[in-house]
Formats: sequence, structure tokens, C-alpha cells
Amino acid sequence: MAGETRTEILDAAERLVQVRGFNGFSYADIATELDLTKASLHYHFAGKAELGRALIERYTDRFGRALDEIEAAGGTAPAKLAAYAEIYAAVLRDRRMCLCGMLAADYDTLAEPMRAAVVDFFDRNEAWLVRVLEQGEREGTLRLSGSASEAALTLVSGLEGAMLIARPYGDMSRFESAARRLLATLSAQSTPV
Amino acid sequence: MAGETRTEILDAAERLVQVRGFNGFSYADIATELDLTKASLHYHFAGKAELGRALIERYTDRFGRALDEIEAAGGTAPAKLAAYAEIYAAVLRDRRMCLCGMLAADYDTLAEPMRAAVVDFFDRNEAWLVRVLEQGEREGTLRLSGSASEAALTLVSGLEGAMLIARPYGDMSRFESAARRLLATLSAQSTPV
DNA sequence: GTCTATAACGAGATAGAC
DNA sequence: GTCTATCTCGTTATAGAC
Repeated sequence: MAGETRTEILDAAERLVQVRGFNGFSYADIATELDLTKASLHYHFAGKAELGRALIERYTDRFGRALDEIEAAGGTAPAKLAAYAEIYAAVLRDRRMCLCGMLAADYDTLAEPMRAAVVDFFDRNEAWLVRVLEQGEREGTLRLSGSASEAALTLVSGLEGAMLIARPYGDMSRFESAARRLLATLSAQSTPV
Repeated sequence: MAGETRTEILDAAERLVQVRGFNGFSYADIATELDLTKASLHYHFAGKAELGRALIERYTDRFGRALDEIEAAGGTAPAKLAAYAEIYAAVLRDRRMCLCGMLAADYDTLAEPMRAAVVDFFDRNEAWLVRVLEQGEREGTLRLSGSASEAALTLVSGLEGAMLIARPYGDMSRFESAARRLLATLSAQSTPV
């Protein structure tokens, strides 16, 4: 079975990026963690930029599968949005920032292929949210003011920001109350927050 | 007049942190920009951590003065919130991330004095917002659901997240529409967004 | 207050043996 | 597929002259 070490490298690197940022770790950190040499890492990933790109693509795929599962479960739009926010919450519970939220901060220092992959992640998230928001309007469970795409980007950036600011405080409840409020503003029932 | 070079160093370093992150620049970058040597920088700031701390303190002071000015202008709560969001917008227009939002991403790699200074920045912001939100409730211009402090942290993290995600797109309008929506949810008039 | 020079270390990367 | 060895360069930092 090939790809086992490759997967372990991706796992370790992913955690390091989410915790320390793309410029806050090195091949040496991964090598130490996996009890490998830096040279071995270069066998699997030619350079840090290639590793970074593989990281984002895997993350985007995994995120996409999670969104597919939410669709497959087939609830109301508010239930789907709550499940969406829970993906973020689970990442933060593991003391991590969203991979692409972290890379958005590092954006100016990234190679072009990584940049494009980061933007693609947010595009896909917002496109999925737009579909859910439109479902909510149709079924009468959500009441949007403004366009669905504006509501979607406000939601994504609100959740990313809530993760960003919650981490220094080490306080999940900071994320949770921001997330709850962001979702409540879209609900057709004026849910008391 | 002393402190001129010191100020130039702070200006250059501040911009570098806001654009590239704390681990995305070096003393060499500052030295090149100012046509100085790295050794000269060490005369003014013993190390990168001390420079970083001075950076945050100056930024927090400047931010605090901007908040004082908003208070001094003495409008309604919604006007104050709009002026608050405009501080963020001006930073982003200069293609920069909020200094402390960027450092929140880098948080795990920072020395303890810098960490404390970052948290202090957000504490002060939220405390100021709580006062404005309470003013709005009193004067009837804002209608809060939930506590003022929850609304304040949702606002700060929403604005920080909107900056974070707008930067990869290089698109101010992404920030602006998120900011407009965040403020609209607090308004007593259900402003069409 | 700024310089030259250099130390001491870590980064990303490669050659080539096994 | 992993290793040892090495290269080159960047990074933070210091000593000491001017």
C-alpha cells in the first residue's frame, strides 16, 4: 500500500500550518515529528510550495465531502447552516485555525499555485452556502436581506474571524456565541440569541 | 529630535507585519527598505520580539486615540459604529491586514509579551464597543439580541474576518458588504442591506 | 547612532549510497 | 523509499571601530 508516509507528512504539515502558519514551521519540524530526515520529505514533496499546494487540495476535497454529507442528510437550510458552522467548531476544538483562513493571512508570501488554491477554497464554500441560503428562502426558513452571495461571504468571513480571534483567548465560547449570532441573523424566526 | 529612525523602523516593520505576517519578514527587509544595516536596527530594538511588542503598543495607542476621537465627535451609536468600521476599511484600502488580526494568526509562534499585548488590543476594542452598544440601546438607535459583549465580539471578529478574506481577492467591496451587513443586524431600523 | 565583520544557527534543497 | 553528507543562503544576534 503506497502513500502511507505521504499521508503522515500531510497530516503533520497540515497541523503545523493550522497552528503556526505557513512561515512558522519547517521541513525539520515535520521530519522530527515523523522520525524521518528532511531528505526523505523532499522525495515525497519536491519543495515546501508543492507540499503546501497538496495540503490545500486535500483540505478542500475533505471539506467538499463534508458539505456533500450535509446535503445528503437533507434537512432544512438552518440545520445545514448549523452543521456547516459545526465543521469550523470541530477544527477550533482541536486548537487549530482553518487551514485556508491561516493561509489567507500568509497570502502575500505564498507561491501562485497556493494562492489560487486558497481562493478556490473560499469560492467553493461560498457557492455551497449560496445554494443553501436560496433553499432557505424558498422553503421559508430563512429571510435574507441583500443577496445570497453577500450573506454567504459575511457568514464565511464571520466564522473565519471568530476562529481567528477565539484562538488567542483559548476560548471556544467566544467562537460559539459569534457563530450563533451570525446564523440567527439569517433565520426567519427572530431567534433570541 | 530623537526617535526619528526609531519611528521609521516601526513604520516599516508595521507594514511588513500587516502584509506578510510576523514570520514573513526579517530585519534584513527593514534594513534594505530604510537603507540601514541590520546592526543599526539592533541598536534601536534589541530583538525581533521587542520590536514586535513596541509595534503592538504603538498600534493599540493609535487605535485608542481614533476611538477617543469618535467619542469626541459625539454622534449616535450607529454613527460611531460606522466610524469604527471605517478604521478597518482604511487599513484594508492600504492593502494591509489589521496588525493584531495578523498577529492573532501568528499567535502560537509569538513570545509571551507579544501575546499579552495582542489580547489587550482586542480587550480594549471590545470594551469600547460595549459602551457604544449600551449607548445605542439607551438612546433607542440599536436593538441588541443577547448581551452587548457578545455583540461586540461578533462585530470585532466579523470585521477581522472580513479583512482576512477580502485580502486574497484584493476586493474592498467584499469587506464593505460584510461590514454593512454586520452593522445592519444591530440597527433598530431594519435597514435594507 | 551607524558602521563592518562575523558568529552561530536554521532554512530549503540536492547528490548519491544503500 | 530512506539515509548521510553537504551546499547555499537567510536569519538573528553580537563585538567593536568610527
